[in-house]
Amino acid sequence: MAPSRLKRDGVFLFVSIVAKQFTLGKSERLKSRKAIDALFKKGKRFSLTPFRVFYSINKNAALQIGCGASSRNFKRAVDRNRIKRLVREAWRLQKNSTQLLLNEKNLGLHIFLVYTEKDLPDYDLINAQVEKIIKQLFIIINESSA
RNA sequence: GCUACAAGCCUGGCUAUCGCUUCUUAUUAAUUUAAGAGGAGGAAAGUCCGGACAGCUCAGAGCAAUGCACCGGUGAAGAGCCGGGUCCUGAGUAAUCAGGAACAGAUAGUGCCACAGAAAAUAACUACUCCGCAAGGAGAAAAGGUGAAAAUGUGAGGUAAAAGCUCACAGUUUGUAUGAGUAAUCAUAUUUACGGGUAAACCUUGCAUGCUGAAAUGCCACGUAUAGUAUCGCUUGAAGACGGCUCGUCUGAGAUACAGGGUAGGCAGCUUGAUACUGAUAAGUAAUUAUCAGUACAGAUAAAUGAUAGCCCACGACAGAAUCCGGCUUACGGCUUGUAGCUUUU
RNA sequence: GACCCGGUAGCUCAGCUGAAUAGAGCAAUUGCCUUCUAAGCAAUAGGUCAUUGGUUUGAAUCCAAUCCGGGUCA
Repeated sequence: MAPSRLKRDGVFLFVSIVAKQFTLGKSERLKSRKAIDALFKKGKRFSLTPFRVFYSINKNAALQIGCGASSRNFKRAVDRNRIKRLVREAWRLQKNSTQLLLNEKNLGLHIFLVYTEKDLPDYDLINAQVEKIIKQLFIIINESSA
Protein backbone atom coordinates (compact mmCIF):
# COMPACT_ATOMS: atom_id res chain seq x y z
CA MET A 1 0.00 0.00 0.00
CA ALA A 2 2.71 2.39 1.01
CA PRO A 3 4.53 2.57 -2.33
CA SER A 4 1.36 3.27 -4.33
CA ARG A 5 0.31 6.09 -2.02
CA LEU A 6 3.77 7.53 -2.24
CA LYS A 7 3.51 7.42 -6.01
CA ARG A 8 0.15 9.19 -6.00
CA ASP A 9 1.49 11.85 -3.65
CA GLY A 10 4.44 12.24 -5.95
CA VAL A 11 2.15 12.79 -8.88
CA PHE A 12 0.20 15.44 -6.99
CA LEU A 13 3.42 17.14 -6.04
CA PHE A 14 4.57 17.14 -9.65
CA VAL A 15 1.26 18.50 -10.85
CA SER A 16 1.25 21.35 -8.34
CA ILE A 17 4.80 22.34 -9.23
CA VAL A 18 4.28 22.54 -13.00
CA ALA A 19 0.66 23.70 -12.78
CA LYS A 20 1.28 26.96 -14.57
CA GLN A 21 2.29 25.14 -17.70
CA PHE A 22 -1.16 23.61 -18.29
CA THR A 23 -2.85 26.89 -19.19
CA LEU A 24 -4.64 28.03 -22.32
CA GLY A 25 -5.18 31.74 -21.91
CA LYS A 26 -5.98 34.42 -24.43
CA SER A 27 -2.39 34.81 -25.57
CA GLU A 28 -2.12 31.11 -26.37
CA ARG A 29 -5.19 30.95 -28.62
CA LEU A 30 -5.23 32.00 -32.22
CA LYS A 31 -7.49 35.05 -32.13
CA SER A 32 -6.58 37.39 -34.95
CA ARG A 33 -8.74 37.10 -38.01
CA LYS A 34 -5.84 38.26 -40.13
CA ALA A 35 -3.57 35.52 -38.85
CA ILE A 36 -6.19 32.86 -39.45
CA ASP A 37 -6.82 34.01 -43.03
CA ALA A 38 -3.09 33.96 -43.68
CA LEU A 39 -2.86 30.48 -42.21
CA PHE A 40 -5.56 29.11 -44.50
CA LYS A 41 -4.16 30.83 -47.58
CA LYS A 42 -0.42 30.41 -47.21
CA GLY A 43 0.10 27.87 -44.45
CA LYS A 44 1.05 24.24 -44.99
CA ARG A 45 -1.22 21.39 -44.05
CA PHE A 46 -1.54 17.66 -43.47
CA SER A 47 -4.41 15.32 -42.65
CA LEU A 48 -4.66 12.91 -39.74
CA THR A 49 -7.85 10.91 -39.85
CA PRO A 50 -10.46 13.02 -38.05
CA PHE A 51 -8.50 16.26 -38.39
CA ARG A 52 -7.07 18.48 -41.05
CA VAL A 53 -4.14 20.44 -39.62
CA PHE A 54 -3.09 23.85 -40.90
CA TYR A 55 0.21 25.17 -39.58
CA SER A 56 2.91 27.76 -40.24
CA ILE A 57 6.24 28.24 -38.48
CA ASN A 58 7.36 31.83 -37.95
CA LYS A 59 10.20 33.46 -36.15
CA ASN A 60 9.47 35.82 -33.26
CA ALA A 61 5.94 34.50 -32.72
CA ALA A 62 4.13 32.65 -29.98
CA LEU A 63 2.63 29.16 -30.02
CA GLN A 64 -1.05 29.75 -30.82
CA ILE A 65 -3.79 27.26 -31.57
CA GLY A 66 -7.26 27.45 -33.03
CA CYS A 67 -9.82 24.76 -33.68
CA GLY A 68 -13.23 24.35 -35.25
CA ALA A 69 -15.78 22.15 -36.94
CA SER A 70 -17.84 22.78 -40.05
CA SER A 71 -21.39 23.89 -39.56
CA ARG A 72 -22.25 21.78 -42.59
CA ASN A 73 -21.37 18.59 -40.73
CA PHE A 74 -22.66 19.75 -37.34
CA LYS A 75 -25.82 21.74 -37.66
CA ARG A 76 -26.30 22.39 -33.97
CA ALA A 77 -24.11 24.86 -32.12
CA VAL A 78 -24.05 22.58 -29.08
CA ASP A 79 -22.13 19.92 -31.01
CA ARG A 80 -19.61 22.37 -32.44
CA ASN A 81 -18.96 23.79 -29.00
CA ARG A 82 -18.46 20.27 -27.68
CA ILE A 83 -15.79 19.47 -30.27
CA LYS A 84 -13.95 22.72 -29.67
CA ARG A 85 -13.94 22.12 -25.93
CA LEU A 86 -12.57 18.60 -26.31
CA VAL A 87 -9.82 19.70 -28.69
CA ARG A 88 -8.80 22.59 -26.48
CA GLU A 89 -8.67 20.31 -23.46
CA ALA A 90 -6.48 17.75 -25.22
CA TRP A 91 -4.13 20.46 -26.50
CA ARG A 92 -3.93 22.12 -23.10
CA LEU A 93 -2.65 18.95 -21.43
CA GLN A 94 -0.17 17.93 -24.14
CA LYS A 95 1.25 21.10 -25.64
CA ASN A 96 4.13 21.63 -23.18
CA SER A 97 6.67 19.47 -24.97
CA THR A 98 6.06 21.42 -28.17
CA GLN A 99 6.49 24.71 -26.33
CA LEU A 100 9.82 23.57 -24.90
CA LEU A 101 11.08 22.50 -28.30
CA LEU A 102 10.09 25.81 -29.86
CA ASN A 103 11.78 27.76 -27.08
CA GLU A 104 14.94 25.78 -27.75
CA LYS A 105 14.85 26.60 -31.46
CA ASN A 106 13.58 30.19 -30.91
CA LEU A 107 10.58 29.69 -33.22
CA GLY A 108 6.82 30.26 -33.12
CA LEU A 109 4.00 28.15 -34.47
CA HIS A 110 0.46 28.93 -35.61
CA ILE A 111 -1.74 25.87 -35.84
CA PHE A 112 -5.41 25.29 -36.65
CA LEU A 113 -7.25 21.99 -36.30
CA VAL A 114 -10.39 21.40 -38.36
CA TYR A 115 -12.55 18.44 -37.45
CA THR A 116 -13.74 16.82 -40.66
CA GLU A 117 -15.74 13.73 -39.64
CA LYS A 118 -19.52 13.79 -39.37
CA ASP A 119 -19.97 11.92 -36.07
CA LEU A 120 -19.44 13.29 -32.59
CA PRO A 121 -16.13 12.02 -31.11
CA ASP A 122 -15.34 11.11 -27.51
CA TYR A 123 -12.45 12.43 -25.51
CA ASP A 124 -10.20 9.34 -25.78
CA LEU A 125 -10.15 9.48 -29.58
CA ILE A 126 -9.36 13.20 -29.63
CA ASN A 127 -6.65 12.80 -27.03
CA ALA A 128 -4.94 10.01 -28.99
CA GLN A 129 -5.06 11.86 -32.28
CA VAL A 130 -3.76 15.11 -30.79
CA GLU A 131 -0.82 13.11 -29.42
CA LYS A 132 -0.06 11.83 -32.92
CA ILE A 133 -0.32 15.34 -34.35
CA ILE A 134 2.22 16.60 -31.82
CA LYS A 135 4.64 13.83 -32.79
CA GLN A 136 4.22 14.79 -36.45
CA LEU A 137 4.85 18.44 -35.56
CA PHE A 138 8.05 17.46 -33.77
CA ILE A 139 9.35 15.90 -36.94
CA ILE A 140 8.36 18.93 -39.02
CA ILE A 141 9.95 21.41 -36.61
CA ASN A 142 13.21 19.49 -36.51
CA GLU A 143 13.34 19.26 -40.31
CA SER A 144 12.60 22.96 -40.85
CA SER A 145 15.18 24.11 -38.31
CA ALA A 146 17.77 21.78 -39.83
C1' G B 1 -53.42 2.72 -13.59
C1' C B 2 -53.62 4.93 -18.56
C1' U B 3 -54.72 9.00 -22.01
C1' A B 4 -55.58 14.25 -23.14
C1' C B 5 -55.32 19.36 -21.76
C1' A B 6 -53.69 23.54 -18.61
C1' A B 7 -50.27 25.76 -15.02
C1' G B 8 -45.63 25.63 -12.37
C1' C B 9 -40.58 23.73 -11.44
C1' C B 10 -35.73 21.22 -12.84
C1' U B 11 -31.65 20.69 -16.61
C1' G B 12 -28.16 15.80 -11.83
C1' G B 13 -25.51 16.62 -6.85
C1' C B 14 -20.99 16.43 -3.82
C1' U B 15 -15.49 15.92 -3.22
C1' A B 16 -10.45 16.31 -5.37
C1' U B 17 -7.02 18.02 -9.36
C1' C B 18 -6.22 20.93 -13.82
C1' G B 19 -8.43 24.82 -16.89
C1' C B 20 -11.73 29.29 -19.42
C1' U B 21 -14.04 34.31 -18.84
C1' U B 22 -15.91 39.11 -16.46
C1' C B 23 -15.75 42.29 -12.23
C1' U B 24 -13.71 43.95 -7.37
C1' U B 25 -9.53 44.35 -3.96
C1' A B 26 -4.37 44.02 -3.17
C1' U B 27 0.24 43.53 -5.84
C1' U B 28 3.66 44.07 -10.14
C1' A B 29 7.98 46.83 -14.99
C1' A B 30 3.78 44.14 -17.23
C1' U B 31 -4.12 41.60 -18.38
C1' U B 32 1.92 39.85 -13.85
C1' U B 33 0.41 37.18 -9.51
C1' A B 34 -3.02 36.12 -5.47
C1' A B 35 -7.79 36.22 -3.05
C1' G B 36 -13.05 36.87 -3.38
C1' A B 37 -17.68 37.19 -6.17
C1' G B 38 -20.47 36.19 -10.78
C1' G B 39 -20.93 33.26 -15.44
C1' A B 40 -26.69 30.30 -21.10
C1' G B 41 -32.67 29.07 -22.12
C1' G B 42 -37.94 28.00 -21.84
C1' A B 43 -37.57 27.84 -25.85
C1' A B 44 -31.22 31.39 -26.03
C1' A B 45 -34.05 28.31 -32.01
C1' G B 46 -37.22 29.82 -36.39
C1' U B 47 -36.86 35.20 -37.94
C1' C B 48 -43.22 35.00 -38.51
C1' C B 49 -45.12 39.95 -36.32
C1' G B 50 -44.47 44.44 -33.15
C1' G B 51 -41.38 48.05 -30.83
C1' A B 52 -37.09 50.47 -28.23
C1' C B 53 -32.46 52.49 -29.79
C1' A B 54 -29.08 54.70 -33.67
C1' G B 55 -27.99 57.25 -38.27
C1' C B 56 -29.62 59.64 -42.68
C1' U B 57 -31.67 67.50 -44.45
C1' C B 58 -37.25 65.41 -38.66
C1' A B 59 -38.36 62.90 -44.09
C1' G B 60 -42.62 67.55 -49.57
C1' A B 61 -46.48 66.17 -53.71
C1' G B 62 -48.43 62.50 -57.18
C1' C B 63 -48.32 57.57 -59.05
C1' A B 64 -46.72 52.83 -57.76
C1' A B 65 -45.68 49.07 -53.92
C1' U B 66 -46.55 46.41 -49.34
C1' G B 67 -49.62 45.21 -45.26
C1' C B 68 -54.21 45.21 -42.58
C1' A B 69 -59.81 44.80 -42.84
C1' C B 70 -66.94 42.90 -37.40
C1' C B 71 -66.95 45.94 -32.56
C1' G B 72 -64.93 47.40 -27.80
C1' G B 73 -60.94 47.01 -24.40
C1' U B 74 -55.72 46.12 -23.17
C1' G B 75 -50.87 47.77 -23.96
C1' A B 76 -45.06 51.38 -25.92
C1' A B 77 -46.96 48.66 -30.20
C1' G B 78 -48.96 44.59 -33.08
C1' A B 79 -51.36 39.93 -37.98
C1' G B 80 -50.56 39.51 -29.94
C1' C B 81 -54.01 38.93 -25.74
C1' C B 82 -59.08 39.51 -23.34
C1' G B 83 -64.37 40.27 -23.79
C1' G B 84 -68.62 40.81 -27.03
C1' G B 85 -71.34 40.26 -31.90
C1' U B 86 -72.42 37.73 -36.67
C1' C B 87 -71.91 33.40 -39.74
C1' C B 88 -70.53 28.15 -40.39
C1' U B 89 -69.84 23.00 -38.48
C1' G B 90 -70.95 19.17 -34.76
C1' A B 91 -73.98 17.41 -30.42
C1' G B 92 -78.92 18.12 -28.32
C1' U B 93 -86.39 17.84 -28.61
C1' A B 94 -84.99 22.55 -26.88
C1' A B 95 -82.44 25.82 -23.68
C1' U B 96 -77.60 25.57 -24.63
C1' C B 97 -72.58 23.64 -25.14
C1' A B 98 -67.95 22.75 -28.04
C1' G B 99 -64.89 24.01 -32.25
C1' G B 100 -63.72 27.26 -36.44
C1' A B 101 -63.73 32.00 -39.44
C1' A B 102 -58.09 36.16 -44.34
C1' C B 103 -65.89 38.21 -40.91
C1' A B 104 -65.09 45.49 -46.08
C1' G B 105 -67.20 45.41 -51.32
C1' A B 106 -69.88 40.65 -56.49
C1' U B 107 -75.62 46.76 -57.58
C1' A B 108 -68.03 50.52 -59.78
C1' G B 109 -65.74 47.79 -63.77
C1' U B 110 -62.95 43.59 -66.19
C1' G B 111 -61.95 38.36 -66.26
C1' C B 112 -62.94 33.08 -65.25
C1' C B 113 -66.61 28.96 -64.35
C1' A B 114 -63.34 22.22 -67.43
C1' C B 115 -66.70 17.85 -68.62
C1' A B 116 -71.92 17.45 -68.92
C1' G B 117 -76.01 20.44 -70.37
C1' A B 118 -80.47 23.89 -74.81
C1' A B 119 -78.26 27.59 -71.83
C1' A B 120 -72.80 29.03 -66.92
C1' A B 121 -75.48 34.91 -67.34
C1' U B 122 -79.53 40.30 -70.12
C1' A B 123 -81.14 31.80 -71.07
C1' A B 124 -84.64 29.12 -74.64
C1' C B 125 -83.24 22.61 -76.83
C1' U B 126 -87.55 19.40 -76.18
C1' A B 127 -92.22 20.38 -74.72
C1' C B 128 -96.57 24.57 -74.19
C1' U B 129 -100.23 28.41 -76.46
C1' C B 130 -102.01 31.44 -80.63
C1' C B 131 -101.80 32.59 -86.05
C1' G B 132 -100.79 29.74 -90.55
C1' C B 133 -102.35 24.34 -95.50
C1' A B 134 -97.14 24.35 -94.77
C1' A B 135 -92.49 26.72 -94.31
C1' G B 136 -92.51 29.82 -90.58
C1' G B 137 -93.98 34.03 -87.28
C1' A B 138 -95.48 35.74 -82.40
C1' G B 139 -96.11 34.92 -77.03
C1' A B 140 -94.32 32.84 -72.61
C1' A B 141 -90.85 30.56 -69.25
C1' A B 142 -94.80 26.00 -65.83
C1' A B 143 -92.47 20.78 -66.76
C1' G B 144 -87.92 17.81 -68.45
C1' G B 145 -82.84 15.95 -68.02
C1' U B 146 -77.16 17.86 -66.93
C1' G B 147 -74.12 19.93 -63.31
C1' A B 148 -70.64 22.01 -57.74
C1' A B 149 -73.96 25.89 -59.20
C1' A B 150 -80.02 26.80 -63.44
C1' A B 151 -83.15 32.66 -62.13
C1' U B 152 -86.48 32.47 -54.16
C1' G B 153 -90.05 28.29 -52.28
C1' U B 154 -95.32 26.54 -51.25
C1' G B 155 -100.49 27.42 -52.14
C1' A B 156 -104.40 30.27 -54.46
C1' G B 157 -106.08 33.66 -58.13
C1' G B 158 -105.19 34.75 -63.11
C1' U B 159 -104.52 33.48 -68.70
C1' A B 160 -104.96 31.46 -75.36
C1' A B 161 -100.67 29.32 -72.74
C1' A B 162 -97.98 31.43 -68.89
C1' A B 163 -95.16 34.31 -65.59
C1' G B 164 -93.94 38.00 -58.30
C1' C B 165 -98.37 39.42 -63.09
C1' U B 166 -101.47 39.77 -58.21
C1' C B 167 -102.38 37.93 -53.15
C1' A B 168 -101.21 34.96 -48.51
C1' C B 169 -97.31 32.59 -45.79
C1' A B 170 -91.97 31.69 -45.51
C1' G B 171 -86.69 32.92 -46.75
C1' U B 172 -82.93 36.44 -48.22
C1' U B 173 -82.13 41.74 -49.11
C1' U B 174 -82.18 47.78 -49.31
C1' G B 175 -83.59 51.99 -46.66
C1' U B 176 -86.44 54.44 -42.68
C1' A B 177 -88.53 54.85 -37.69
C1' U B 178 -88.76 53.30 -32.52
C1' G B 179 -86.49 50.61 -28.44
C1' A B 180 -81.87 48.02 -26.14
C1' G B 181 -76.46 48.52 -26.37
C1' U B 182 -70.17 52.68 -25.81
C1' A B 183 -70.23 49.94 -30.52
C1' A B 184 -70.52 45.75 -33.77
C1' U B 185 -75.37 44.20 -33.62
C1' C B 186 -80.26 42.62 -32.00
C1' A B 187 -85.84 43.14 -31.56
C1' U B 188 -90.40 45.28 -33.58
C1' A B 189 -92.97 48.05 -37.41
C1' U B 190 -92.82 49.74 -42.31
C1' U B 191 -90.53 49.79 -47.07
C1' U B 192 -87.38 48.26 -51.55
C1' A B 193 -85.89 44.26 -54.38
C1' C B 194 -84.97 38.90 -55.27
C1' G B 195 -80.81 38.25 -63.29
C1' G B 196 -75.71 32.60 -59.80
C1' G B 197 -70.66 31.87 -57.91
C1' U B 198 -65.52 33.45 -57.52
C1' A B 199 -62.09 39.19 -54.57
C1' A B 200 -56.49 33.14 -50.58
C1' A B 201 -58.56 36.30 -59.82
C1' C B 202 -57.38 41.45 -61.35
C1' C B 203 -59.57 45.19 -58.77
C1' U B 204 -62.50 49.08 -55.73
C1' U B 205 -63.09 51.44 -50.84
C1' G B 206 -61.03 52.67 -46.00
C1' C B 207 -56.75 52.78 -42.81
C1' A B 208 -51.43 52.35 -42.02
C1' U B 209 -46.25 52.46 -43.67
C1' G B 210 -39.93 57.81 -44.92
C1' C B 211 -35.46 54.49 -45.47
C1' U B 212 -31.52 51.61 -43.43
C1' G B 213 -30.29 48.10 -39.42
C1' A B 214 -25.32 46.79 -34.01
C1' A B 215 -21.70 44.39 -40.11
C1' A B 216 -26.41 50.72 -37.23
C1' U B 217 -23.53 54.67 -35.21
C1' G B 218 -19.51 57.80 -32.58
C1' C B 219 -14.25 58.28 -31.28
C1' C B 220 -8.95 56.94 -31.35
C1' A B 221 -4.76 54.51 -33.58
C1' C B 222 -2.15 52.37 -37.88
C1' G B 223 -1.33 52.40 -43.17
C1' U B 224 -1.38 53.41 -48.75
C1' A B 225 -1.16 56.14 -54.30
C1' U B 226 -3.88 63.83 -53.73
C1' A B 227 -1.01 58.24 -58.46
C1' G B 228 -2.75 55.10 -63.63
C1' U B 229 -6.38 54.11 -67.99
C1' A B 230 -11.43 55.07 -70.11
C1' U B 231 -16.19 57.86 -70.01
C1' C B 232 -19.08 62.00 -68.12
C1' G B 233 -18.74 66.79 -65.63
C1' C B 234 -16.64 71.63 -63.31
C1' U B 235 -22.20 76.91 -62.30
C1' U B 236 -24.98 76.21 -69.67
C1' G B 237 -24.56 71.46 -63.06
C1' A B 238 -21.60 65.41 -63.07
C1' A B 239 -23.36 63.12 -58.97
C1' G B 240 -25.87 62.59 -54.35
C1' A B 241 -29.78 63.03 -50.24
C1' C B 242 -34.06 59.90 -52.63
C1' G B 243 -36.04 54.49 -51.39
C1' G B 244 -39.56 51.72 -57.97
C1' C B 245 -40.72 56.29 -61.17
C1' U B 246 -41.88 61.64 -62.10
C1' C B 247 -41.92 66.54 -60.18
C1' G B 248 -40.12 69.61 -56.32
C1' U B 249 -36.41 71.04 -52.51
C1' C B 250 -31.41 70.96 -50.78
C1' U B 251 -26.03 69.91 -51.19
C1' G B 252 -22.31 71.39 -55.06
C1' A B 253 -16.70 69.31 -57.76
C1' G B 254 -15.88 65.56 -58.58
C1' A B 255 -18.46 60.81 -60.12
C1' U B 256 -18.52 55.82 -62.42
C1' A B 257 -15.93 51.50 -64.39
C1' C B 258 -11.29 48.67 -64.92
C1' A B 259 -6.65 47.21 -63.04
C1' G B 260 -3.70 47.79 -58.75
C1' G B 261 -2.39 49.18 -53.51
C1' G B 262 -3.62 49.65 -48.16
C1' U B 263 -6.47 48.42 -43.74
C1' A B 264 -9.58 44.79 -41.43
C1' G B 265 -6.45 46.94 -34.17
C1' G B 266 -8.75 49.20 -29.86
C1' C B 267 -12.61 51.94 -26.96
C1' A B 268 -17.66 53.32 -26.60
C1' G B 269 -22.58 51.37 -28.19
C1' C B 270 -22.88 46.68 -24.16
C1' U B 271 -26.30 45.39 -20.81
C1' U B 272 -30.57 47.79 -14.84
C1' G B 273 -34.75 47.86 -18.44
C1' A B 274 -41.82 50.08 -21.50
C1' U B 275 -37.20 44.92 -16.59
C1' A B 276 -38.65 39.85 -14.73
C1' C B 277 -40.58 36.99 -10.74
C1' U B 278 -43.02 36.40 -5.83
C1' G B 279 -46.46 38.21 -2.06
C1' A B 280 -50.22 41.69 -0.31
C1' U B 281 -53.99 45.46 -1.26
C1' A B 282 -57.17 48.03 -4.82
C1' A B 283 -59.81 48.57 -9.94
C1' G B 284 -61.79 45.34 -13.88
C1' U B 285 -66.12 39.71 -16.33
C1' A B 286 -61.08 39.16 -18.26
C1' A B 287 -56.56 40.50 -20.74
C1' U B 288 -54.29 44.00 -17.80
C1' U B 289 -53.17 48.15 -14.62
C1' A B 290 -51.79 50.99 -9.97
C1' U B 291 -49.34 51.13 -5.06
C1' C B 292 -46.18 48.82 -1.37
C1' A B 293 -42.49 45.09 0.11
C1' G B 294 -38.87 41.46 -1.23
C1' U B 295 -35.64 38.77 -4.61
C1' A B 296 -32.95 38.39 -9.21
C1' C B 297 -30.43 40.20 -13.47
C1' A B 298 -24.15 36.62 -18.35
C1' G B 299 -21.63 40.14 -21.49
C1' A B 300 -17.87 36.89 -24.99
C1' U B 301 -15.53 38.84 -29.94
C1' A B 302 -12.35 32.37 -33.99
C1' A B 303 -16.29 33.85 -29.35
C1' A B 304 -16.09 31.95 -22.11
C1' U B 305 -19.46 26.80 -18.33
C1' G B 306 -15.00 22.07 -19.87
C1' A B 307 -11.80 17.52 -18.75
C1' U B 308 -10.25 13.40 -15.47
C1' A B 309 -11.24 10.20 -10.99
C1' G B 310 -14.61 8.52 -7.03
C1' C B 311 -19.45 8.12 -4.51
C1' C B 312 -24.91 8.87 -4.39
C1' C B 313 -30.23 9.13 -7.20
C1' A B 314 -30.28 5.90 -11.71
C1' C B 315 -28.35 7.06 -17.52
C1' G B 316 -30.83 13.16 -17.57
C1' A B 317 -34.93 15.29 -23.68
C1' C B 318 -34.89 19.59 -26.92
C1' A B 319 -30.91 22.30 -27.17
C1' G B 320 -25.78 27.19 -26.48
C1' A B 321 -26.58 34.19 -25.27
C1' A B 322 -24.00 37.78 -29.56
C1' U B 323 -27.86 45.25 -29.09
C1' C B 324 -32.27 44.79 -25.96
C1' C B 325 -37.46 43.92 -25.01
C1' G B 326 -43.17 42.23 -25.96
C1' G B 327 -45.64 38.32 -28.54
C1' C B 328 -46.36 34.08 -32.05
C1' U B 329 -44.62 29.37 -33.95
C1' U B 330 -41.78 24.96 -33.72
C1' A B 331 -38.65 20.99 -30.78
C1' C B 332 -38.82 18.28 -26.16
C1' G B 333 -37.31 14.30 -20.99
C1' G B 334 -38.94 14.10 -16.00
C1' C B 335 -41.62 15.73 -11.54
C1' U B 336 -45.79 18.24 -8.96
C1' U B 337 -50.83 20.16 -8.95
C1' G B 338 -55.68 20.68 -11.17
C1' U B 339 -59.62 19.32 -14.73
C1' A B 340 -61.95 15.71 -18.12
C1' G B 341 -62.52 10.68 -20.03
C1' C B 342 -61.74 5.29 -19.82
C1' U B 343 -60.58 0.78 -17.10
C1' U B 344 -59.70 -2.29 -12.62
C1' U B 345 -60.21 -3.30 -7.35
C1' U B 346 -62.53 -2.31 -2.55
C1' G C 1 -27.55 39.82 -37.38
C1' A C 2 -30.39 41.21 -42.06
C1' C C 3 -32.42 39.14 -46.56
C1' C C 4 -33.59 36.01 -51.00
C1' C C 5 -34.56 31.41 -53.73
C1' G C 6 -35.85 26.16 -54.21
C1' G C 7 -38.24 21.02 -52.77
C1' U C 8 -42.35 17.05 -58.76
C1' A C 9 -40.45 9.29 -61.17
C1' G C 10 -34.01 6.06 -59.18
C1' C C 11 -31.26 10.94 -61.49
C1' U C 12 -31.67 15.89 -64.26
C1' C C 13 -35.63 19.03 -65.16
C1' A C 14 -40.80 20.87 -67.53
C1' G C 15 -45.78 21.97 -65.82
C1' C C 16 -46.92 26.92 -61.09
C1' U C 17 -51.95 33.30 -65.14
C1' G C 18 -56.46 26.61 -60.95
C1' A C 19 -60.05 21.89 -64.68
C1' A C 20 -59.04 16.11 -63.30
C1' U C 21 -55.00 10.61 -67.59
C1' A C 22 -48.98 15.22 -63.84
C1' G C 23 -45.08 15.16 -68.86
C1' A C 24 -39.66 14.98 -71.28
C1' G C 25 -34.61 12.94 -71.41
C1' C C 26 -31.33 9.38 -69.08
C1' A C 27 -31.65 4.95 -66.08
C1' A C 28 -34.75 0.12 -65.03
C1' U C 29 -37.76 -4.26 -66.90
C1' U C 30 -39.68 -7.18 -71.17
C1' G C 31 -39.70 -8.32 -76.33
C1' C C 32 -37.62 -7.70 -81.47
C1' C C 33 -32.97 -7.25 -84.19
C1' U C 34 -27.67 -9.87 -83.75
C1' U C 35 -23.74 -15.85 -83.50
C1' C C 36 -23.26 -12.62 -78.69
C1' U C 37 -22.89 -7.55 -76.72
C1' A C 38 -23.48 -2.36 -77.71
C1' A C 39 -26.39 0.85 -80.68
C1' G C 40 -31.39 0.87 -82.79
C1' C C 41 -36.88 -0.27 -82.70
C1' A C 42 -41.43 -1.43 -79.84
C1' A C 43 -43.80 -1.77 -75.22
C1' U C 44 -44.14 -1.72 -69.73
C1' A C 45 -43.70 -0.27 -64.78
C1' G C 46 -42.32 3.51 -61.47
C1' G C 47 -45.26 9.73 -58.22
C1' U C 48 -48.16 10.78 -50.44
C1' C C 49 -46.16 16.77 -56.54
C1' A C 50 -41.45 18.16 -48.96
C1' U C 51 -45.31 18.17 -44.58
C1' U C 52 -49.93 20.01 -42.29
C1' G C 53 -54.13 22.99 -42.59
C1' G C 54 -57.29 26.50 -45.35
C1' U C 55 -59.87 29.04 -49.86
C1' U C 56 -62.61 26.82 -54.04
C1' U C 57 -67.52 22.58 -56.94
C1' G C 58 -62.22 21.31 -57.88
C1' A C 59 -55.23 22.66 -55.64
C1' A C 60 -48.71 20.26 -58.05
C1' U C 61 -50.55 25.38 -59.06
C1' C C 62 -53.62 30.25 -54.73
C1' C C 63 -52.89 31.43 -49.18
C1' A C 64 -50.83 30.39 -44.19
C1' A C 65 -47.70 27.70 -40.86
C1' U C 66 -43.77 24.10 -40.42
C1' C C 67 -39.49 20.91 -42.06
C1' C C 68 -35.28 20.36 -45.24
C1' G C 69 -31.65 22.22 -48.84
C1' G C 70 -29.00 26.27 -51.32
C1' G C 71 -27.43 31.30 -51.84
C1' U C 72 -26.48 36.93 -50.98
C1' C C 73 -24.81 41.14 -47.78
C1' A C 74 -18.04 43.22 -44.63
